[in-house]
Amino acid sequence: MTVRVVIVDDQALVRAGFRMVLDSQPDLEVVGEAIDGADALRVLDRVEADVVVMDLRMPTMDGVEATRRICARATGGRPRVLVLTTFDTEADAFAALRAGASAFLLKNVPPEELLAAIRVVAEGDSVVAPSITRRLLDRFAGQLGPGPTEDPRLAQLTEREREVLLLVAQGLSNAEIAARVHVAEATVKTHVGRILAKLQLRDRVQAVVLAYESGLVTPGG
Amino acid sequence: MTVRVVIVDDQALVRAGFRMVLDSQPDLEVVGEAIDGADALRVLDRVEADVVVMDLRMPTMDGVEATRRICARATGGRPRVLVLTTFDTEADAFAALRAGASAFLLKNVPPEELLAAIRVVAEGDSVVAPSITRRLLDRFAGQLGPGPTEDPRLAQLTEREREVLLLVAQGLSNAEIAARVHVAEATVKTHVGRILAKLQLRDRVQAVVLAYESGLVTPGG
DNA sequence: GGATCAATGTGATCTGGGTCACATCCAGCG
DNA sequence: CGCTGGATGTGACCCAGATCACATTGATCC
Repeated sequence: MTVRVVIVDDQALVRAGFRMVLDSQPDLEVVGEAIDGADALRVLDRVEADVVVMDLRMPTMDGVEATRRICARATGGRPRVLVLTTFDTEADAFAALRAGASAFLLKNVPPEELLAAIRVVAEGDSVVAPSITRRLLDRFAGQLGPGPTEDPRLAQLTEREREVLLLVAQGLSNAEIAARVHVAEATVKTHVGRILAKLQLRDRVQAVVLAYESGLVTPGG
Repeated sequence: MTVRVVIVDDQALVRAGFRMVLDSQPDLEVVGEAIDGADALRVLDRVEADVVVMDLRMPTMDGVEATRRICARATGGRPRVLVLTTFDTEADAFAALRAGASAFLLKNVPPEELLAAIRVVAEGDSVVAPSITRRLLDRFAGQLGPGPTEDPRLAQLTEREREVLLLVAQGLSNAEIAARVHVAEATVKTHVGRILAKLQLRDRVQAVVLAYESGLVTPGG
């Protein structure tokens, strides 16, 4: 199964170089090129791609904005964006990753590493330059709690209750939840009541807080 | 300048293999071996090391605990710990990184990648396996940077209102907020009302959701 | 001064949401 | 079978919370 790649960079020489490197690989296929962010969006309207290799510094629409838009309209997680830039700055990297990039590499990596990274990204995983990885860890290692160890209290909930809790955590009223689940509003109320009792909470507001704090729901997700 | 490495793994065959690979490099030197976490601490009492290559699953003291202790007593960021394990689980990886590991790799990486990772770690940077990097980004990408996407509606809030919103987002009732801010409950109610009006929300539940989604408050933070 | 506007504070009123009591359904078990 | 227990569903009651109308303070401008 070949990986379809689109190259986005404002310098023709760089694009030609990347294309040369990628085309030398039997499992990679360059299906398009773009000279800036706006152009990239047009190209992606025409062709199906698995991975977009994106430069950051570009005229008209920079790589971060382009990445944000590509990820916003991505369906089924495709295409994924691999950002490749010259400048090793935390601001650029974090902005790109926040915008949805699946990978962040510096242009000084050896070609084999770029090729490996493209394959990794196509598989759905991620690669980040070592200097940026260190900064990521510096910032977030402390928050790596017991990991996916969900609040044990959540385990007490039945399937239905968990379903209702998710809707509560989206800000829906009991009536809206009732409509969504095809049940009487009174029923939703008892479900919520049971949820609060099991989780030892006072009201739905605290339920929402717990949902976020426990990782049952995550911002943006 | 050579990088001094200590290998920690309970299987003699694995240690021998690693030593063989590392010794083939002129810039790397294996200065010690240990068969478990406790042993590693003893070895590090005797020798100076730049990088510890650490297995996770070991008897007596596992790699996570050993990593924690090594990092706790590390001086000037030395030695750094590179965790190398067979199992690609989020729980193991996050636990190791939280304990202070500078790198997390799977044992199925090609030897060159391990060598490159050791050099990267010795330089003070970090490497994380792609599958784990993806999970890291899934969890933290939303928290990166100030985020140009901070909901502009939040800017309309006055200082007092923002203060109240923060308390609402912790699950406090109007009465509790009133006590905290030294105001009548009725006052808190109007503040909340104004907040809802400005943010175009229906009730405090949606306010909590917005607070989390906009990054005004973050889980754990 | 006085006129205006935003921020803040308070009480009165009405409704969504939480609590309680109870019914139904189904699985497991003696 | 009948019994028990958990999950689910429903209606009635009451209060926290949302809405409204209004007072006070202080800054700004003519």
